[in-house]
Amino acid sequence: MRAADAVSTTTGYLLLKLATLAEARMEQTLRPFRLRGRTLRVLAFVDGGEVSQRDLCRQTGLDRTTMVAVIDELEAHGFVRRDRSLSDRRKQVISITEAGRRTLGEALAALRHTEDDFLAPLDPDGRRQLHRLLSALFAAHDPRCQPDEPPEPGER
Amino acid sequence: MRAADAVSTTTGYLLLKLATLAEARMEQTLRPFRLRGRTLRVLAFVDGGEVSQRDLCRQTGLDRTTMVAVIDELEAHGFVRRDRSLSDRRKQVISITEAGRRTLGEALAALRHTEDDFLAPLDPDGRRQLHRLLSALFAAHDPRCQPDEPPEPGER
DNA sequence: CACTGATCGTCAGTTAGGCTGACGATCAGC
DNA sequence: GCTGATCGTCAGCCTAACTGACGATCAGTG
Repeated sequence: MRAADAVSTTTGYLLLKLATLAEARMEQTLRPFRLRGRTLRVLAFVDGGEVSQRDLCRQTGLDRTTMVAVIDELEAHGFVRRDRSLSDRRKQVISITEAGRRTLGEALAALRHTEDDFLAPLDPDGRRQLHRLLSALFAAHDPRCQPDEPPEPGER
Repeated sequence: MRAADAVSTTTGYLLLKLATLAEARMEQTLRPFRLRGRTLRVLAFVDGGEVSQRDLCRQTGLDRTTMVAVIDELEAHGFVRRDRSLSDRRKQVISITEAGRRTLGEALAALRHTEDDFLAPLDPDGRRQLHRLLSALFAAHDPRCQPDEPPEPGER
């Protein structure tokens, strides 16, 4: 077996390539809605209720300065509103607008359709299997539910 | 179900996140070998025999100017050699060096180890299933074996 | 009350990645 | 010998993302 094939048939490489392909389709699907992967994701979190930008950073893992740009973009399209918090005037209260909620719903529906399309080559059972396996693997690697050993006293 | 969860539990999102995690580990594994994902991949193709940079572009899908940088990097570390082709003096003949071949072998072995580690949360059967499903999905979406409809006469 | 340290959002500046366009050198066909 | 195409190279641009600094604000202290 050639070395090039040894790389190309790796599970990790397949994962990477498929993710790239899927991402491109997702971005393409979102374009008509004036959304991108990250902005949709943030918008979905805003839909949960009023939050500060800092909250969104913690929830999405995005950088604080990147979040400024994402909110700017969402605000420019009228999907969210920025208001100073009354209780803590350092914070911005981000809330979803009616247009934002509607667009979010439509975008999610379109995204589901695109994903179905992308997974169509697999039979329904295969799709379930894939989702199950990816979920299990993700849960095992997700830093938020890392089964980290009890912190040692001398550790920093 | 909250909109945020509707996004996070998507197969496409899981794919993307897992690919990101896997890629980070791969890059980390390759660092001691002075290789990166792309450079390793190119090196693997060079190992197949003497090729021109253009050939490598076609095989890997990288841009021609990006390839210059990749070869530069590989050459700087002594993994490949650049020679003018005798039959076509426009072309550079890229050939792997002894150090390149040795490093490639070691890096591939390390990569296999990292991947096993990454997939460890799944049982052996689950790992096989995952690889099978990803392979099938990739084959269906790979542009190189696209089952494109016969080109219509009036099409451009 | 003033003072100190921390937090939040913002912006400027830097870095890295990749691409476009142009170039010289070379080839193939006429 | 011309003409058009190909190969590798480089300069320049664009995007994404992060670092560091900043003003505004808060909480806690004396």
